Amino acid sequence: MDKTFQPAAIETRWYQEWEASGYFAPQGGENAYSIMIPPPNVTGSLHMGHGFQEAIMDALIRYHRMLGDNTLWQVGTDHAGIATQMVVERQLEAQGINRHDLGREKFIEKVWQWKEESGGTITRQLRRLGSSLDWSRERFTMDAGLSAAVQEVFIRLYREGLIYRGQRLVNWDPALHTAISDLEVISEDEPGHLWHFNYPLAGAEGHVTVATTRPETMLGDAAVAVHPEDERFAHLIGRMVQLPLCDRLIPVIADEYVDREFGTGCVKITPAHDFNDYEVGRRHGLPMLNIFNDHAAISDKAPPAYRGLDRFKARERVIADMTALGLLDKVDEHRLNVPRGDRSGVVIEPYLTDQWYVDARKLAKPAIEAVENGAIQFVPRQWENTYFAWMRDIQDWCISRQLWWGHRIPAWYDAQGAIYVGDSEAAVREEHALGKDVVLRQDEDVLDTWFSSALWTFSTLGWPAETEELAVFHPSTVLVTGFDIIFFWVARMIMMTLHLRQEVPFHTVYVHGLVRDGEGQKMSKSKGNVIDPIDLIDGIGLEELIRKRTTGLMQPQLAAKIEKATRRQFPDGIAPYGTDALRFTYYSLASTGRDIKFDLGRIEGYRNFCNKIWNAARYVLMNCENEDCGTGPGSRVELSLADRWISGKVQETAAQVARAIDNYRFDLASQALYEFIWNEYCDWYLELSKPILWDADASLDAKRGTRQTLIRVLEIWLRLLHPLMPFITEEIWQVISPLAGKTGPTIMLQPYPQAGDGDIDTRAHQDIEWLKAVILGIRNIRGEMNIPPGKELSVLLRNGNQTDQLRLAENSQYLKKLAKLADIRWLSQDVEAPMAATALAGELEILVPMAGLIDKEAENARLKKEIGKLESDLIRLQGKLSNTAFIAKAPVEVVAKEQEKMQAQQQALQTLREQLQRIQEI
RNA sequence: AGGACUAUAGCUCAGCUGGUUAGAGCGCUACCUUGACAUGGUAGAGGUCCCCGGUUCGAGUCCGGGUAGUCCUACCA
Repeated sequence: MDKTFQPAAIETRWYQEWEASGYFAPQGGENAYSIMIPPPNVTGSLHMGHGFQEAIMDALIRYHRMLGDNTLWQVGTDHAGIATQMVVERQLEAQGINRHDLGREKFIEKVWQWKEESGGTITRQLRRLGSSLDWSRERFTMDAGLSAAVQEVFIRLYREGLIYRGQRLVNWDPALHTAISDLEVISEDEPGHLWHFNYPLAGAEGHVTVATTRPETMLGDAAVAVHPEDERFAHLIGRMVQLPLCDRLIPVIADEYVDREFGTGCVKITPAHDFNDYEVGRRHGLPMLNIFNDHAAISDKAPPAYRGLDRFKARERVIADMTALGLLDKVDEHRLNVPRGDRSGVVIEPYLTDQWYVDARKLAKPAIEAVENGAIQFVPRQWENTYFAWMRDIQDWCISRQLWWGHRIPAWYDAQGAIYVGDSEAAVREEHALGKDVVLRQDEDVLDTWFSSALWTFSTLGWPAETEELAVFHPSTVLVTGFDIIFFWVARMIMMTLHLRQEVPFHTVYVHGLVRDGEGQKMSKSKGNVIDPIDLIDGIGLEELIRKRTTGLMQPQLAAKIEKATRRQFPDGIAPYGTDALRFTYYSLASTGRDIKFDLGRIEGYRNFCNKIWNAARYVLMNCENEDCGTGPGSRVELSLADRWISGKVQETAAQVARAIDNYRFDLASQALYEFIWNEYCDWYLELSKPILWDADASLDAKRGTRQTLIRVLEIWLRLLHPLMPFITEEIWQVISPLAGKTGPTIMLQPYPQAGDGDIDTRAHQDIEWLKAVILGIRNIRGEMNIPPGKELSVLLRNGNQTDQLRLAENSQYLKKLAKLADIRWLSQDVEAPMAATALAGELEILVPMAGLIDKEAENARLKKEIGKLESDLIRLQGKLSNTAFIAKAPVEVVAKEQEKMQAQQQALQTLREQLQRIQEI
């Protein structure tokens, strides 16, 4: 074994071995445990959020696999309609063509090509993380099977009246030329203006003044609205105004929607271009005048002067023309929320079109109940509120997209516009007995990507066929996901699955936080603060990192700033930390209900932890290889105090880890393992093994006992740790497991250690705590007195009870070795103590004689510090115990405990004071 | 506007159903190349638990009200 742990040397090798051996596939077992991976974009690449999420899922999967559950981690990718189509369109753009030049069929071919080309990236990266996904069942949302499921669902829901086609105002993306759902619109506060326009009254003097943030929409105005109880305008209701620039008359109407306080109290109503106005228009039977085309340029419905103008150009023109007419009253600065497409970034236009919708309200009801009655539980709980709030006010879901890449809608239209929904054109013709003379045209649109994602938990298992996999693995056990897709995905999965299968898609939803950078900023390409998890595993040079962060920017002018920040933050690039360290970092930060800031210091610490593990194993191997480890049958062993103690400790740790993982507290699991391995096993147990292994006088039974315990406990905690750190544990386990008498091809399929109380030796625990206290006392004196570490000391103990004396007799070997002592003896009470530095372990007094060693002033100061601490503590305790209310009302155990504490403190204080006095008398 | 979450050491975070001397890692200080490990060891410094009230014998922990930050949802043209 190398002196330092080299992750790169082992990770890929082990992953290939595991995969080739089929260990990731379900291994049978009574209890099924399944997780469906949130399918990443097939042409995407891994980011920190994936890394975090996969790490959590893999820990759960490996844990349950080792528990003997029939464990399936379903893998697959998503076709990601808009995102993928955009990438390919950009590629075409670089060649100076667009998708229409190619035509639909050729274009889709191109996209498939791109999928084949780049589709391996994300799956390769998932492998690098050690994710034990069942690759033999990999699925893609546009596979034949899944596509058939999508079509089946569409047809069923259509026939049940839960999918319908309708003309509504949708969120229109003028750059992508498609409708998008409410969820794909991001509204942000932006600076803008509020223009005040005067609309002249028809057939009379005077005017009404309306305020608008979007002057160009006035070309589509259908009315001016005032509040029905607004006295200022009551006399205008029912009258007509002259719509400037358009030569039309529009009515003044009364509607409660109007806020009297805002603007002028008069609102121009543009039913075809504003969601609120649309509702007002419907209430009042106003005409819906669509003044835009698909590109959001002015259409032929508007006056000729504006036709063909882009919406922003049209805005300038309208303002100029209104100003020229003297109808611009004033312009105010105004902040407003601007809706933008989450993909394209352009301003979204409310736009009147025919689209397909899912009647979400009906589907939502059982989905709400499933969470209310606990059939599905969110972890942490508070996300249920978010879910309820959205579900109880759910809007119909617009599922058609004017794209080419996706599941085409199985609907056909005849010349009259009648709709036929079915499996294929032939099926539709047959079903409706349509003659050859009837010309059918298939709907051009495809379905929202999330439509197929919503079926993910069961479509991947072979639905609509009732497969065995469905029977065994559905509902899945837990969904691991980020809160950002609760609405997009989680809610829709629940609705669809309940409706189509009358069962929940999963029992638990574990919602994790967002991974942010060290400053708490969201990681994004445009901010240039993205860290690629693979770069943390393999390392990356500074120049390469800068290149990655500054190429392909939407705003190239940011490159210099990004470069500067990167140079400052990573002056030496990023060191290679390995997968296990990265994963452990994720776990350590994965407490519930908060985002995580990714701190490089942390991963470095866990890289060191890997090295610690590595070297602990080296030590064990060094002492056990080719030695009698007492694993043979009938082998005689004698277990030392330390052996018995560490055997109990590892059991306690097993219990803690199991409880933590069962509660999705990976931070607590990782912490328990870290503390046990480093602070107990390495710091104490390995040190305590040395006096026995290196003692020529120690019995063979004792040596066997210690070797057996060294190897046995190591083997146990490797298994405990394996779900979190798969690679290093496998590498070491392969070498040491034979010494522990274990057989098996891989640690992956070994049983997960179960805590058993039988192994916990309370007496040994107390003895070791005593031992630690004495050693710490001596080390403290050594450290504070600046006694050279190499200097062997003679130490005296006194003032303890019989147990202390017994413990001294039993443990002097340990004490000598660990505290570097020449000698340690009991000093009887009647003998005058030499001048010495003193420490306390409970009542036991530890004396380090001063002769030639101890600086009087230093000891003076040290004692005073200790006394000061005790005194302030005592004051607090005395105050508490002299409070009659406390004595009367607190539980007796608490009072007794405090009293005991006070007595101990008083005794300690007295001892130290005496000691101080003697020091000062010298 | 409504809602959620967060506030604990210089930094990143634990602290479970109220009772410890409030913890860990990183960083910092001093000493140490001792035969697993300098990606190490030993010792140490460092906290008004955001503020104000309340409940309680007792509050970092529970309740109310603030302040600051993050986010979500819905939005006034």
